Amino acid sequence: MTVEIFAIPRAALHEQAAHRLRHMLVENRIPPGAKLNERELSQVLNVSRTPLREAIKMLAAEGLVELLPNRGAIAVELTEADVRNTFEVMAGLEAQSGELAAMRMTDAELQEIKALHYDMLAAYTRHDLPTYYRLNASIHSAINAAAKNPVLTATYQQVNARLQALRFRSNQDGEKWQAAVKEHGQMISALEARDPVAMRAVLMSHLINKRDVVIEQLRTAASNTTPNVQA
Amino acid sequence: MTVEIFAIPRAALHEQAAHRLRHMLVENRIPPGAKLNERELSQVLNVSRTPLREAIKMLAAEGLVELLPNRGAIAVELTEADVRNTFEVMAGLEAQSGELAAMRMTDAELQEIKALHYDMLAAYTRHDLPTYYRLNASIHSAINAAAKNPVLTATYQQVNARLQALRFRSNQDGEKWQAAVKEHGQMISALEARDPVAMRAVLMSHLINKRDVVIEQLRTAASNTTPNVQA
DNA sequence: CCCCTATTTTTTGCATACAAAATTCATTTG
DNA sequence: CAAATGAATTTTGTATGCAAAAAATAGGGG
Repeated sequence: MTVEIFAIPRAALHEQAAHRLRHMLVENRIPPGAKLNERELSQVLNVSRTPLREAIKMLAAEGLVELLPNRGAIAVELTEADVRNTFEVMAGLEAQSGELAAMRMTDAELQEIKALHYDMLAAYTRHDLPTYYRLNASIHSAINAAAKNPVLTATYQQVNARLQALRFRSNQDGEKWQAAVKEHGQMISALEARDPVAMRAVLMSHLINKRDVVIEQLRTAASNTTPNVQA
Repeated sequence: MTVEIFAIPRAALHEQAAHRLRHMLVENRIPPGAKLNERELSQVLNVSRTPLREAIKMLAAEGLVELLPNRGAIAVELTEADVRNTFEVMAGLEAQSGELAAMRMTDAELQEIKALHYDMLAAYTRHDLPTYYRLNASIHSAINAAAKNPVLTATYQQVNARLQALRFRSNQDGEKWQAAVKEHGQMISALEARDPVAMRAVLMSHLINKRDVVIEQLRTAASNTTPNVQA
């Protein structure tokens, strides 16, 4: 009798490198616009330049990195227009996720989403921002999963990754935060009613508001860093 | 006075390789499931394995190729479920394109789309399938451009590329073809009325029908190639 | 003192070399 | 003869080497 030995198929080096690089970009360890020095990165990641370059090419196809001919790669730097456009696409993808989730989710999935929602309300009440963000992301991801479309999930995640680096600035003020929480309540209602149309509408406006918060903060951040003529 | 000399920056080898490989995959020159032999391909494309592998990694991130650990890459082979899911995402992206185009297109863009529509009607009337397909693609692409969102366009194209390989089988029958042409007429009406809601609705059902045509043909093709127990 | 140019240094892009894994093929054995 | 085993071959994955391009630096002239 032959026994299949799965000798811990440790990921290939280019996979590891891509994974870690992606993490560094999404977590802002490599800031937008920064050059990706191959020699430097290959030392940090403990791989040679060959698999590192393969990883960089993958991240370029994912839109996290920009390739400059004969000048290597830089972390993508989104203009305000880029952010608007990306949020617009995200809104469409989220709306569709919600729509499909309302139609396809199981009762168990609905209960889990509701549970996460209450956890999030707790974090909101405690003004625990990190926990709030984590639960918020979990809810959106649970809704996405309930849509039961792996292609949608993959597309969603790929586009969303480009916005993740902005997430850390989102230190939203009380009023906007309250509005976001209220919209989440409407989401739960729409899900309970299994109402796809309502879900689409709620998620659309939710994303539009999120976009406005981010854009506003981008602007104030820009006016702080850019020394304007304002003696 | 310094004059900028643009010394025809011929694309890097990995770019060329990616471009040509993408073409080969999309045009079915490399059929779904086929192995991508690196030595063989590097000879065909006249590049060494290093830039070729970088190109393959890009196509993997684009979803045109699947990476098998220690076993190289194969052209993606979509299951029926994959096709369904991909069309579902495409429907969402197309619907959004149409919606935004209805809101943002210029008069000139509308006129050009209408002109393409009449060209397509001519090709339909002549039963000129290749021309019909080309114009059909042009119309969808013009609508997408009129939405004025580069992120949406890029996402659309990336997802669409995965379905392109199926396109060649779509040898639709008369009735379905007629229905598709009718839907295109409704699109033009919705665009002229600049009615985003109507555009979304038309494009959604248009894509659903397209999906059904493709799935149906996938099934008949499968039952032809797979030797079933049907003496 | 700033700007322009020439030279050095660094960095990227590609090809090749080598090791490890998978595949193929031949051989043996029941 | 089929299945199993083991060696030869191919193929993938990674590292290294080298040439060309870009960036940095130094030098010189206006």
